[in-house]
Order: sequence, then C-alpha cells, then structure tokens
Amino acid sequence: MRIVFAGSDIRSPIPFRALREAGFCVVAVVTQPDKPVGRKQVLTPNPVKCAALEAGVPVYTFAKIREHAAELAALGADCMVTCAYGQLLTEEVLAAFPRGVFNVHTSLLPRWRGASPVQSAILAGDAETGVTVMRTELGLDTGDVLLRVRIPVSEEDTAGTLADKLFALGADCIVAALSEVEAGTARYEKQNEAEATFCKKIKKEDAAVDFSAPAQEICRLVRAMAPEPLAHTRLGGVAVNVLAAYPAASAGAGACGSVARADKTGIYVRAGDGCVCIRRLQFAGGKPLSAADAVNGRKVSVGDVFESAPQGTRGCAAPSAQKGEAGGGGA
RNA sequence: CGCGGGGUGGAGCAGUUCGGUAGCUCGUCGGGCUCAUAACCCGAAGGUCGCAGGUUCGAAUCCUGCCCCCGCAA
Repeated sequence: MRIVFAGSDIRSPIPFRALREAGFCVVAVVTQPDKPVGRKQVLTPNPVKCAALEAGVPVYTFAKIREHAAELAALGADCMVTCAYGQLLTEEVLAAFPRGVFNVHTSLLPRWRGASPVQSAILAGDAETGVTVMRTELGLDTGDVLLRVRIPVSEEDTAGTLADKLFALGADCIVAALSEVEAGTARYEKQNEAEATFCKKIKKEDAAVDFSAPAQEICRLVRAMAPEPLAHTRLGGVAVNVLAAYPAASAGAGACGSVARADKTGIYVRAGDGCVCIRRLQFAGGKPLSAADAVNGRKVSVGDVFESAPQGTRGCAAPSAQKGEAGGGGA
C-alpha cells in the first residue's frame, strides 16, 4: 500500500519509521515549513523533514495543505497517515486518497479532541490515556475509530515522558491499523459524541502556577507543562520555572505560595490545599537546579513567597484578576 | 541588530559600584560523637576567577574583541 505520511511533531518520525519498517511504501512526507526558532531565530531543521530526507523519501512542506490537494492526488497514494500534523484537512485533500486518511491521536477519543491531548490528560488527572487511530473526516478528531489502545498515566509522567510512550504506542497502532485496512478486515466504530471533550493548544500563560489551587492540581500542572512550556511563577521578583514537584504533607499554616520548609529534600510551598514539594526549578537566566542547589546557592528559605502572578514585565500591582478557566474541559 | 541574566575550587552562589590577602552554603576526604542518621562537632584537600589582548606598581574587579550557556519574546 502506498502511503503519504503527514506529521509535524518532534516525535512524528517514530510512526513514520515504523511504517517503513513494517514494509509500507511511504511515497512522500508532508510537514510544516521550517520556522525560525530560538533566541537567534535560527532556521531549525524540522525533525520530520530530516527523517524523511534520511530515508530518501520526498518531502513537501506546505504552508497550507488545502491548497495542494491536486499535488497530493498526483502522488497516486492509496491513503494518508497523519500524526500531529497540525493542519486541518479539507474535502479535496481527503478525496486525494482513495482508501482514506487515517489519524493517530494521542488520547482515548472522543476524550481530548484537539491540540493538546497529552497535557490535558495529565492536567485533568486522568488515570489512563492512550492512542486512537481513526479515519479522518472533516470534523476535528471526529472520525470513526479503527483502533484504540489504552495505557495508564503514571504519577511520575510529564507530558514529555507520556508523549514518548504514546508515540511509540501510536507507531505500533498505525502499523496494525493499516494492516487491517490493507487486508480489508478493518472495522470502524463511531465516536460517542456525548463523551467528547476538547483541548486547545497550550500557551505559556496557561502554565502560570496559582498557589491558591490544591497542591495536587499544581503538581499536575507542573507535570503537564514539562518539558514545555514549563510551569512558572516568580520568587523575589525573578521568573522561576518549576520543572518538577509533587504533593507533600501540609506543613503548618501560612499564606499560599510561602515556603514552609526548604532543604536538600525539596522546597515545600504552601498551596490552597496541602503543600507542594518543588524538587527541581530554574531561575530566569540560569540552568535547571535541584532544590538542594537552589537552597544552597539561591538562598531559598522559609518565609520566602512564590508569587502566583501570571507573566511579568508589567508594572507592579498584582490584580487578583480571575484569569479563570484552566486548560482542560469540565470533569 | 528583538529584550534581558550569566560564565569564580566537584555543585549552586557572593565578591565587580569605589582595582590591592578567593568568601558563602553544600559536596568530597580524614577524624570524632551516636544504637543510628539525610543530624551534630573538629580538621583537610581542591580555584588558569570563560578565552585573548590592553590600562596599571598591582585586575575576578576598569577598557576592547571573541567564545559558550540561559530566561523572555517570537
């Protein structure tokens, strides 16, 4: 079966390679155009593009895939596989593939349709998540499900580690799913619209820590935002990213955000409910530090207060503005 | 030329404004105390102060150029 692979995530090369190793003929790869990235706005090579070039597969970097349906059709592929591609498809694009377009989504659809399924699962405290392979239709992640595999979400998982697992699993899933499609034994199941939940793309502001929230929620935020964009707060006026934290037993009364204890084992910060033990953090301009280093060198000590204020740069007054909402959807 | 912070014993930092003995909290090693310890006490080792020039009697500190790291923004 001739396949066109479309993906843009750093991990998208995993399913791409899996398909090739499984013997599928990937005739072309579609990904997002290279974008200037980083402090120096360096034009960074897209990982998917690199993987394709490495494999000797033609690469197409469409700014808007919907304007290239004809070119896709001309490739003469049977189907297209998308995995975190990042662009909505149109009727014309779907029509370019006689046997359909299949999407590998890193959540248990219909839960977490949208751009940040991995982070959302952690944020919501889901006990399990997984991978869903579906037949793409026009709606956002609404297609009929071909295969769904679930895995537990560990308390240790960050969006990064969970995504690693999910993409690896997704690679196996798409291979299995396409095999069924090829053999004509594929069976589809409609999604239950009543259970659908959506998630938007994560923005830096979504990662601001609010220490008046329950400790467990704060820790989920930290895990969901790692390794990017990283949960952040401020201490003594400087921006601080929180890289790792876990809920700890409450330690005495005090204002939310105040440090109740600080030693080599961690920096214990009072939350709205309970206490958050920060194990790893990063001050603006510095490298990631262990709690011990922060205590030794940065002199973080009892009584210091982490601010819940969103962003910085602004003036001073801390309007307790209700920035309401949280990443996920209702329980 | 997007804004900004930083490179100082193994780690994280102070010292740089107003040049002149290398400091702090840890770690490591040795010894002690203890049933014991992530605890405590005593002692020791360990630094080309990012690189290269310059100014000076003397530079971590002032001047010039360069390399590298990082936060924000994108």
